[in-house]
Amino acid sequence: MASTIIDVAKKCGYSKATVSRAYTEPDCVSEKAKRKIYAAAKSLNYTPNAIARAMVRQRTENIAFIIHEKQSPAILNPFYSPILEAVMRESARRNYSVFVMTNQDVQLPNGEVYIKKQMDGVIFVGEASPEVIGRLREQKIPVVLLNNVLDMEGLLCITTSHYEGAVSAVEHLYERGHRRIGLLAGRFSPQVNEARYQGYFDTLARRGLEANPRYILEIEPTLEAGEEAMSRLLKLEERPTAVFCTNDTVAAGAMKAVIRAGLRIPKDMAVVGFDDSSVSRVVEPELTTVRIDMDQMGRLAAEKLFDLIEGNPSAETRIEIPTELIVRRSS
Amino acid sequence: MASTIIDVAKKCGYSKATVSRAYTEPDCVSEKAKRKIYAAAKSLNYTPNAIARAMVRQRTENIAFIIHEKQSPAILNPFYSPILEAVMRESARRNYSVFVMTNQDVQLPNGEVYIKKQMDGVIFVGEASPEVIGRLREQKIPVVLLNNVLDMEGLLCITTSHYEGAVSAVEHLYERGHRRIGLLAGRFSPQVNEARYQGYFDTLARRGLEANPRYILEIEPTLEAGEEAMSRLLKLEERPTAVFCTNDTVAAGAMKAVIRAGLRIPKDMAVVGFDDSSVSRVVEPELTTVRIDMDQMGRLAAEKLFDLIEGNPSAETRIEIPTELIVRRSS
DNA sequence: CACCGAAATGAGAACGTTCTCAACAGGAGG
DNA sequence: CCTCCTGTTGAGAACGTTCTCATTTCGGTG
Repeated sequence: MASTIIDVAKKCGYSKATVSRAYTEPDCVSEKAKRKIYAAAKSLNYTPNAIARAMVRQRTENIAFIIHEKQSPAILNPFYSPILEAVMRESARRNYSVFVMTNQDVQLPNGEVYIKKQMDGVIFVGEASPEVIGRLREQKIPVVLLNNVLDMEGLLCITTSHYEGAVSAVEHLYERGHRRIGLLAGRFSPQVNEARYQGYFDTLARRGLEANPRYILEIEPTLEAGEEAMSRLLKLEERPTAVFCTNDTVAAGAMKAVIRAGLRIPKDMAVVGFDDSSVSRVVEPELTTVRIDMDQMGRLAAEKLFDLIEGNPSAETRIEIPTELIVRRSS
Repeated sequence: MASTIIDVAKKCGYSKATVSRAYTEPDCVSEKAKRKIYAAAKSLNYTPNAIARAMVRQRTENIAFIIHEKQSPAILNPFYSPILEAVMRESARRNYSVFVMTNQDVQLPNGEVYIKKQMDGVIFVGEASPEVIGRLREQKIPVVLLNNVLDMEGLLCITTSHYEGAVSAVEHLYERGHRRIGLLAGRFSPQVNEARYQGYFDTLARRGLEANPRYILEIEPTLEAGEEAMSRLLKLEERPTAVFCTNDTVAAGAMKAVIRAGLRIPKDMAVVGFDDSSVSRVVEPELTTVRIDMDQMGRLAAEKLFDLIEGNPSAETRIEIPTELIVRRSS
């Protein structure tokens, strides 16, 4: 029912080629023609059909933002939202649209890879299957991996300095005089876990402190798990005086346990988080945390993806965005 | 470069029509043919081209989820995330993909409406321009409006019972013995504001309480604004003993001000929020709030939209999802 | 006024599917 | 053995653009 370029062409007396040009390369069309064409288009309520355009151009100007389903209870947790937001902003600037998908949208129940839609590029964030990525790249679809590292020829991975971030957090606690420092480690991807874990360990070691295995709990990265873990720490006969949590949500849960136990933060227990997600400012006292610049991550991922789409492969295959310790009142 | 249906047809010796059928209506193709076709497809790495399919079918199996840019500082705030999640889940079930967009993606800087992409349907959430909706519907694209009401012929609007929710919140505070009840009203769309506002007023009136204008503050719906507003309330010589906040984020901000002032929640100041967003469980004590079933909202919006797309218009034009008061420890 | 080059326009193939319609194969029934 | 019906298959148009190449128009120059 919608009017097509041919209707417009008929109405204004030009050929469809010229009408097409009026939209895609207006400089090559005379003023007179443009006036007539736009007028005709307006009266016919014409909008160029993106599908037909994509068909011939072999380019949809769509990208996909793919999150792994198991990433978190809520698909769009406070961590990924700002990243998606940055990706959307950057995409809008470049006239791209973005699909938000789960790994499931790209993988059949039987495990087979199946890419439903044509897209010019894909950003995976967090966990991602090498098989899916491989399949995508076989089809010459550019891929950028965010917040994760996979060893694939020429695959651009953007991460943050998890290790250095953890070091700065623990160092900070040490400097504030803490000697019994716990670790609530959320379960993320192996890379992330190991790096943050190692940062904690190395810092203790460098400061001549012994890591107390009873102070170290590996848990799901949820509010509830953080709360539960902290209550366990609080029950120890010699409890830690500070904990480093590997994300803000866990830290918020930990704070709740402390407050419920009638203890003071940071006097009785200092808490440091990781991410600087929106959660860190919701809690009272506000959370000291290791800031990840999610806006930059998202923007960079989008930029690099667009470069790839436009055929400008970047030489670099790893980008590590520095973290920054944000000291607030919880420590 | 990617292989097409013709390559597969050549390789397996069947016509492209039969190959096409093997994917779209497998029941009409013999077992032998299917075996050969799938084998050929696999060896050629063939995937049906969604663009070409959309071209002839006049159907993309894409929908758009459009949020107004000014809705909040973060595009994907804790309120909209669960809704989007539900929409995505429902879409996946029906084999649709979802674009996440801003109003800007659909509106030129000069205010003109411009729908970049072909989509089978659109869900607007929150603020939405009647002009854009009108334009979409002119083009026979089904639209569902979420969390807002617009008076347009046959437009399906899904909202929650803001009024009843507000009543239940204030009623609850009254029953707990509060007589000086403040209102921190975030600025949302007129409908929402008015309904929640009115619920507050009517309840006070019904209970024979006088609304004290000094207890009523209209503010931006942000954490900071909530905090700032509460500190103002705390400075009053006769301060309220409870506040009803028209969203959880504002409530969280208010709680922070209370705690900072060294007062106790709920003993010195009870706080009730609205939404039951993720924030309500992050704060300590956990927030009493009016629950909106966002999962149901999202699911319903998607379901109704798919019905419309499939040509089954629903008779109803307004759906109001009931709220539920969730009593936690902040009141 | 003829000529030239540049700018503007037009004709028509191509993009990769689906779908309609027709043709064909093969088995059942007379 | 012929006819009819059903289940499979194939040919080719159609979907709405863009893009290449050829043609026309036009303004300026000698």
